[in-house]
Amino acid sequence: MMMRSTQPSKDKEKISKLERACIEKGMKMTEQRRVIARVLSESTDHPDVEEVYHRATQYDSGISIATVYRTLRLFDIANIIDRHEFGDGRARYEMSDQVGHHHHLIDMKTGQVVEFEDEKLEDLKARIANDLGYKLIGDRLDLYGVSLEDEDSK
Amino acid sequence: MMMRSTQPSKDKEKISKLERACIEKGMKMTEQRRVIARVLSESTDHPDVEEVYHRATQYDSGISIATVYRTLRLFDIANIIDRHEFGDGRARYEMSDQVGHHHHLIDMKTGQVVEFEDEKLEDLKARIANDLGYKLIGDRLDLYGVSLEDEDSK
DNA sequence: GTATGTGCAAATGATTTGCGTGCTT
DNA sequence: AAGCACGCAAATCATTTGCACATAC
Repeated sequence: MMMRSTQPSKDKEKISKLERACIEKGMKMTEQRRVIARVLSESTDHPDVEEVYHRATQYDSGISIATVYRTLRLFDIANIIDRHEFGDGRARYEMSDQVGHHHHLIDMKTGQVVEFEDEKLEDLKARIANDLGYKLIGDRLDLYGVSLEDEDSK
Repeated sequence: MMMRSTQPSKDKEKISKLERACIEKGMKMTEQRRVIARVLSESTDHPDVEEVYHRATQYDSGISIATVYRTLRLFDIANIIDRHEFGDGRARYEMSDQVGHHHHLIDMKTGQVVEFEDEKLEDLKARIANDLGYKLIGDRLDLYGVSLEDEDSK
């Protein structure tokens, strides 16, 4: 099981979205960075470091987990990926939104993560920050909930 | 610098809000738990474990940091305090809201934390969760911003 | 060629836990 | 009296880093 390609899927040779972003930022592109960029570009979930390492291993079996840590931090600082902490101790990553801005709802029973986007919410956050005398630069919002079905059946 | 009493401040002997909450939950009350409960009841900021430990030390110099960790976790699970992670590696704590629900805006230049509450925001979060098929149980929202003054002067 | 990245293993830093003893109910 | 809670120090877990070698530009 390894189906996480969003794109037409035989682009083994194509430059991934994230690799392109790296190049635009002028990063020195190593094989390892290319692989990690590809892994994240192809992921539609929120893998933790260990999982990114595991997936990267399939393209480059010699890659070190230290490099994965270093590269994820680099990408995070460069703002091309987002780091999350959903409550379990480790950090999880995903490619940054190309457009718009999404948040997460975590199913408290299953741990499943649902993504959502809401323009009213974006406006409201900016307005709140502004009212407090701040320009909103970043934010994090995680909702935790239980499925209405589960709830009903109780 | 050690000014964190919100109440009339000579209630050394009074039962703190959090101690009362503990009692209501049927917890076994030890001197250490009483002290930690008092420290958090008197705090108006978001101390990390080390700081709670430091403040607790002034009431009970023999308290162990392991106990502080254990007690904070206990209180967190019992829902009488809230745990936060504002980006620096360590967890920060504060007494849970008695009424309403507030969030935080972190000043990216100074690290200062501003609290705010917004009813529209509460409604919107609940509505979003509901639209996704979930009942909202909990949530975390942190805004990161820079002061409009600092911004202007650039 | 030179600065920078990588692998490995050891170091860190926050938090947790096993154990023997002490305190709360 | 019996069961937790505590203090202490050792253990864990995720993440970082020093060092010698390899690689991108």
